[in-house]
Amino acid sequence: MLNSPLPRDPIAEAREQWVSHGWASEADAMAAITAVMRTASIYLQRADAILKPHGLTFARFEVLALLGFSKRGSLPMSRASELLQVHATSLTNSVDRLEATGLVQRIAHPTDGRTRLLELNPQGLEVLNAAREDLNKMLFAQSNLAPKDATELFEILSRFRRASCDFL
Amino acid sequence: MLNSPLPRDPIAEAREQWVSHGWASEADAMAAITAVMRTASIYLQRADAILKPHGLTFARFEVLALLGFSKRGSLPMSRASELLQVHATSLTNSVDRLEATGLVQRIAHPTDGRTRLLELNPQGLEVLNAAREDLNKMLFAQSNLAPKDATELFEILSRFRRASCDFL
DNA sequence: TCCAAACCCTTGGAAGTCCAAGTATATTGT
DNA sequence: ACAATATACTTGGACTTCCAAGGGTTTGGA
Repeated sequence: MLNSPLPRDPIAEAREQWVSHGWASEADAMAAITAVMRTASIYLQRADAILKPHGLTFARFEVLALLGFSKRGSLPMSRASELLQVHATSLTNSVDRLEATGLVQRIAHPTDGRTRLLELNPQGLEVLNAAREDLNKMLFAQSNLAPKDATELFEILSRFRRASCDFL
Repeated sequence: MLNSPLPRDPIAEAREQWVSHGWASEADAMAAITAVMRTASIYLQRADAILKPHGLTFARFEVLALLGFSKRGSLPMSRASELLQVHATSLTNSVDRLEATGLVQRIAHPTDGRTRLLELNPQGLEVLNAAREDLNKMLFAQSNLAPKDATELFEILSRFRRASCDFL
């Protein structure tokens, strides 16, 4: 999608339409929510572009990053999907690909036959470190968010997520 | 994905990991960006659930809403994909489905053989009105955002989108 | 004029998301 | 002890997104 910037913010325009059609009380939330979706899509595209040379997507990067932080070095899939807050099937999908490229391993749980433990392979750790460095340099350090905005944004969304029972 | 709320915000946890591993200067942006993605996914799920009884998804709703606002009642696909800020192929996909259910029509452009005009059918207008009412009542009016937060959120994301050349 | 470049849209493919349903294993209650 | 229930993961399907590549149409420069 080639970005020749639009002369006018289409979300601001939609907001005005909302107001002029009599839904003024919902207009701000509509605009905020639509902007959140658009912003997520921009960041996701940028992240995926940065990760592509590493053979990763953002979804798979998140799995590696989570495993990299786990004390034991392994994590049940159920726990991982809970922490990443994605459906179990999405994780199955990601892990299938990570396993196919040898970055991750599914191993049996010692006592519970239902559970699969995820383990980072040495190669997975290398890819994770390289990918994270790129992501830090090229995405997070250049987020186009003023430091104050980044903080405020996180706080607003934390209030939202708590209100939505995303966490206690 | 059954939401038994987590005892602790996993994004806040990731942020701490970032700090303790020496990436403190990127930690706030990482947390903000991750929170944006998570929030978008929550809203998208809620929107799709609300729209499902209307036979719509959020992507298709946005197409209908855009057409409902256009003065002439018709819009070139290129213009629509520009305003919705999605790739042309995504719009083709949405319009295929909207056309298959009779909500929308592709008609030939009078003077430019390349261009297809999108037109809302009477049935599409009905579905749009009903769906928008539900979305206003069940999503936007219950966004879990304090009015001040909604405004501030939109402003922060507008600054970001402008800085990212999303619009002028 | 006319051929190359630009433009509009579609097709095919890879990837992600979710849900519903199925399989296998554990746990629980009688 | 055993049947019913719950949990963990996978499979298949629907949907979205993007990209790369192709087919038609229009425009513009030599």
